Amino acid sequence: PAAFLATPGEGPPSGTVPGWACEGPGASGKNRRVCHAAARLEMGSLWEEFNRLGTEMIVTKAGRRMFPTFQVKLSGLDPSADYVLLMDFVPLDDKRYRWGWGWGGMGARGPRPGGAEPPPRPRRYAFHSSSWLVAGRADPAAPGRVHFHPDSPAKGAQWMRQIVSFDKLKLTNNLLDDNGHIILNSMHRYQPRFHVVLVDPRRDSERFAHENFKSFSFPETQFMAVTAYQNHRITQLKIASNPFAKGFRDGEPEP
Amino acid sequence: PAAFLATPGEGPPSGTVPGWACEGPGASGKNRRVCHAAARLEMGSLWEEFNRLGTEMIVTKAGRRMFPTFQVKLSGLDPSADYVLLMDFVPLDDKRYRWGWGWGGMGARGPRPGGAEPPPRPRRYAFHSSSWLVAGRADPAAPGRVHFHPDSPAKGAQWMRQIVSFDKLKLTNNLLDDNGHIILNSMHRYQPRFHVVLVDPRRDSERFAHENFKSFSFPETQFMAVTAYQNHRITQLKIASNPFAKGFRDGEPEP
DNA sequence: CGATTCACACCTAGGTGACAATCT
DNA sequence: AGATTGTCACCTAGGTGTGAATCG
Repeated sequence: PAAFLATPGEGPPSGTVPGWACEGPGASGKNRRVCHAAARLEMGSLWEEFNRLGTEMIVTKAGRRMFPTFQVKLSGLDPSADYVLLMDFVPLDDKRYRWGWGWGGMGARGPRPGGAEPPPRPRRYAFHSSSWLVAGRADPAAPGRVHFHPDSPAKGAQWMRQIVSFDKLKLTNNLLDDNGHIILNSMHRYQPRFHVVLVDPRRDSERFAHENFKSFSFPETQFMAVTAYQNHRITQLKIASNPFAKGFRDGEPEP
Repeated sequence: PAAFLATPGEGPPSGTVPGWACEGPGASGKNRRVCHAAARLEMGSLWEEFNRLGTEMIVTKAGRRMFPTFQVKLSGLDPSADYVLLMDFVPLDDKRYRWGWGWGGMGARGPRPGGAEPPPRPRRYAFHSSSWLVAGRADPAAPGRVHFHPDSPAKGAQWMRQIVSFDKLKLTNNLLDDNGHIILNSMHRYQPRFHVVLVDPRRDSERFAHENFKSFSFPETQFMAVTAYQNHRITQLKIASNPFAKGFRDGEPEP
């Protein structure tokens, strides 16, 4: 799909709003069966907690799931129409990064602009002052794959019935992957993107393709692809919040 | 669906046979997109091995999977048409059974006709001479539920691509079950039945419902529903062939 | 007394980060 | 030296029959 980004969290609130004309930014020229579509990101506070530290996602040759899992609650679909749900991943910039020492003061969140090397720092400060640094221009873009939700296609009523979870989606750094996984470049930043596509029963529906889908990007889900965790705080938060990593927890404060 | 039983293993062999007229027993009056459908039972030799001993399937309150799992290889579908696949279970008679001593000579397979009590036997013969005896008329029939294959609906091409497995299907004896499981009466005999239903895009498609499906019954998959295994040979064969029961195996002769 | 239920040990199947080894 | 790979112990999640307890 073309790179149209709807404004997440904006637009009509949850639930269909009868009589609404599909106008305003991102809605014009859309089929009436998709223009009212709304998506609410689940586990938003967890995503934000990761995002404050600078989310990292592991990529492996065999494919690794995301954590947190990308899941949304949908509303505003036509209950009796067929939809395909899918995800893709957009490079956030054309840079390559590395984890290392910096001048401090900026925190771990955004990457520091510019690419000059910082001076070495006393060892005792190394941990807290480490951050993501630009290491050059991006590597050649990986094959731009998409991941279809395995329940696709399905009726709007079915998609809205419960939370839609993309827990089968896996990330890989293997450019020759033939398992259908999403291929990403390690040490590059990405923005997950979610698409609702109306299955158009009309003949020549290709000619209406541009108006038959609606896309959602949630900034708090952006991440750095890595082959091994760099920020130790990210590791600790993953261990604390991912049930499959329970084996690495120390004391258990509260359920 | 109505109780039409196709002859399993008969009809056109694997693969679509272009130009075939849909005639002969079980094919007349059927839509041309279903009349060529053929289903081959997978793991046939395992099913037959169980059937020779008298297959038993456990039913529990929470729901129990079948073993062997009912799986088929489909052919003869229209690759571009939509189909729904489903299963139901037909009582094989209107009798209730119990496991106990018999006169011997008949083997463990079929239930003994008549209901008179056999005389007691020496203890050392009890095991080999036990068999299923009629214990009276059937209990009131359980709610007649069906199990839709979770991938339904899907294109004929998708269904024919690989083996279709009903491993999510569960059997229960709880008449008030609200998990959508198949409800069966314990100590009653059943015949699993498999249905291929064409999704008819025509309006008023209900009026064509009788010609839009084709059904398959494989006699070697019939079984007795039980809450605990009665025939010790069945228990041993389950343990020997079900990977999840590996913990109960003694010596491992061969892979 | 036969039929059913339940907690349990023991599996399959697969998702974690740690860590040592290896690659570039 | 930094990035990547592969193996591993340790989890989650859930499918087995067992055998004691309970039901009717």
